[in-house]
Amino acid sequence: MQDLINMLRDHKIQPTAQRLEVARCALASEDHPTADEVLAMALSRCPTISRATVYNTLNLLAEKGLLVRRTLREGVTVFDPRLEAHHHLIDTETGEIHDIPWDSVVVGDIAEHPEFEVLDYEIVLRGRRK
Amino acid sequence: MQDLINMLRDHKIQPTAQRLEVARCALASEDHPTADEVLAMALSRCPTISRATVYNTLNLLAEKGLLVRRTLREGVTVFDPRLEAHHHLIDTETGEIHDIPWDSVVVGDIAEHPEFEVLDYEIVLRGRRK
DNA sequence: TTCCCGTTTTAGACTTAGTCTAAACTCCAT
DNA sequence: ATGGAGTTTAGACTAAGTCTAAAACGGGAA
Ligand SMILES: [Mn+2]
Ligand SMILES: [Mn+2]
Ligand SMILES: [Zn+2]
Ligand SMILES: [Zn+2]
Repeated sequence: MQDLINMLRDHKIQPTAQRLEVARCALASEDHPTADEVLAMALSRCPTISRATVYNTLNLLAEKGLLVRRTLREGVTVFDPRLEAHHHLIDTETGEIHDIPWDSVVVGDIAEHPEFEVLDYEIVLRGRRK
Repeated sequence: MQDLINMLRDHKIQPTAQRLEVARCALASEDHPTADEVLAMALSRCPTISRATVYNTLNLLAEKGLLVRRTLREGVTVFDPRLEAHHHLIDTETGEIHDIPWDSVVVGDIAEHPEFEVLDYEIVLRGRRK
């Protein structure tokens, strides 16, 4: 709790009750939640929190570098508390998004593109649990 | 033109004027258009075509294997007439999506995941024109 | 040819993800 | 205590996409 407050302060975010609750839900999450999923989680502990605040806070956390916005599901943005580079596997049956360690895949010289300066990349896999 | 008609017939799609126009726009496109972008293109030659028809037709073409739906831009689905495996680079300045040939990147044994059966994957790069 | 009936198209209602607005609330500094 | 910047809120608004139900189309059968 105090850790969370300090983490927000360190990133120049005023730690309000609503922001702490959104941060708690999103930063602890393993499963790349959408904003409305975070809202549903947050409502149980913070019953008057509004949709606007959840969207605002998630966008603020992303802007301040505590979360990454990702485009992995059709039509919605998901939020990812894991900041270090990694890949994603989307379960074709359940839709769940799983993290794949960066080092578990060897990729050749991808930055060596003649036409573009490659700033960053990731692999998106699709599959199902064995 | 006759080619397009035959292509639709081969895929059990009745070639109507509207479908031919949507197919012409989407299949010829190099730039991964959204449904509303296809609608805008189609309207110039087929001024009464409706949004519903464009969405229906794009989804039909995807279902029949003439197009691939892709999740590459936040909040919208784009349609890709290029059926063979390839990667994508998103220009961080313009948002344009560029195709990257499959063979231009060497990826190690990605199918060898202990927990999942990997059905398919692609690399999403971000960068900007040199 | 004309007619018929299944297929297709259409406008617009509806849904969902997300942003914006403006009023109300909070809470720290004076 | 009071003021004011910062925050939260409900609800309006927008944009992507689906659905509905009526109208239009069109390829055979007669
Ligand atoms: Mn569009
Ligand atoms: Mn949207
Ligand atoms: Zn992740
Ligand atoms: Zn492509």
